[in-house]
Amino acid sequence: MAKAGGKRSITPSRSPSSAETRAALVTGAVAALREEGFAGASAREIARRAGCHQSLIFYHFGSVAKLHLAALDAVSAARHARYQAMVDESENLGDLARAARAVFDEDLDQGHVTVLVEMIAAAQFTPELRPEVAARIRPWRAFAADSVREALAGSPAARLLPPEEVAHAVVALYLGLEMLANLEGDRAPALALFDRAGKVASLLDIFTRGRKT
Amino acid sequence: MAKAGGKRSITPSRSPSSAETRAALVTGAVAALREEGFAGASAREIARRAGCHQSLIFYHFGSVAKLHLAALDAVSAARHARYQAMVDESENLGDLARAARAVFDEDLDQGHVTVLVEMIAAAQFTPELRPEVAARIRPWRAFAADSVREALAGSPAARLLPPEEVAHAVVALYLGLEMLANLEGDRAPALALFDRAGKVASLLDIFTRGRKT
DNA sequence: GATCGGATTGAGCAACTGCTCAAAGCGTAG
DNA sequence: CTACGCTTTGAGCAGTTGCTCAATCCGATC
Repeated sequence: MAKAGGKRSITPSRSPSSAETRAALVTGAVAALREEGFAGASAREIARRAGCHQSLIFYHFGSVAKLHLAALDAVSAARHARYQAMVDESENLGDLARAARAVFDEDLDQGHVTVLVEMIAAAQFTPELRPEVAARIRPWRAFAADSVREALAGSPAARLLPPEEVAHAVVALYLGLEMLANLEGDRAPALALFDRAGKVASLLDIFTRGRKT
Repeated sequence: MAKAGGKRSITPSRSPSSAETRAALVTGAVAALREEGFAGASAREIARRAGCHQSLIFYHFGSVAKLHLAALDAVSAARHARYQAMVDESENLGDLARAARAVFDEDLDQGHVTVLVEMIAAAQFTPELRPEVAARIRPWRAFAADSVREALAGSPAARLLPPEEVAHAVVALYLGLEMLANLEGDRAPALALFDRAGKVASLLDIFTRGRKT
């Protein structure tokens, strides 16, 4: 995209299609992880989706594992913006629950959480992958904790429910719900749960009204 | 084990070591799934752990996938007894939460839930495996629903929390917590959550006291 | 036009996979 | 002791995997 006319003696500039190839490979990796799972996201499969030769994966990323991590980063970045907006636009717990339901629906449609789950499941038994994946999941817990802390501020439930603990539960629940929904091919139970959470949240909002925002 | 002296003309009796070999293979499959994950639970790896030739897997089970399912069944059966006892011995929600914490600890130690998670994650992208695994997870949801229904009987929270929805959340949460605990190599956040649930449950027990048992 | 260097390709290797099949082992019935 | 049949084995096949490496392409520099 951006054609930077850089230094000429050493690496005179990025060759034209380098960045584009990298991007195509990451996109292909995300698609492969989402549609074929970790086991199906092989170098050749990713390259096929990216429309290039599989050797490029090792040239640009060094190994398929590193490309997998890059795909995880890409998905994380893409979803972070969406989650942040969801939290920012919610003025009370009821809003948040309703927004979360919509976002969960999106995540299931686009298979983004599937990429997370596949990478987490695979990382358990891949020693050199586990710390990398763990480091990429941890920020989600921190983000959730911040969101919960903000959302619960002034609520009578705040004392009984520490944000860190709730956040941990929320992340675990989100992953688990996604697994069950994909396994059964039925997201209705999960959506019903979000609706239920909305009702409980609205109840809490009544007690909280006037304290915040 | 049981030497049945059956019909002699056709399949005169089960040959001595047939049942034992099957059992050894199932045990090996469970161990392989737990310690090496789904990707590592190959025919040769399972056979190595069972101390026999890999061809026996195909002779006795027809395919590795069917052995994987048999391993899933074995784990399910083994845990069902434990969960049932946990529910039976709990007289109120506080008891149940405390028992659940202990059982979660056991599950993590013995890696039983890991087998579940691995099979679920793999089944997502293995068309012929998905319905089989789904059919084996569904009973857990039903069991959880029954337990929640019984535990919540007479509680003021019962109206706000339908057993089926709570059960779905509990199963999803259990799977998610196990994934996060294994990923981080730290079960403390999950255990803290069980403790928190115990406190909330004891609070509910106060309102319920005298209505049940 | 010649040269240079990063980007790209094709071919191939060693290891692994699920699975098949003919041959062998071996306890039991006759 | 022989013969039968379930059980077990060894060898092997076709396919896939991650990855390497020499050879090429191609745009930018001289």
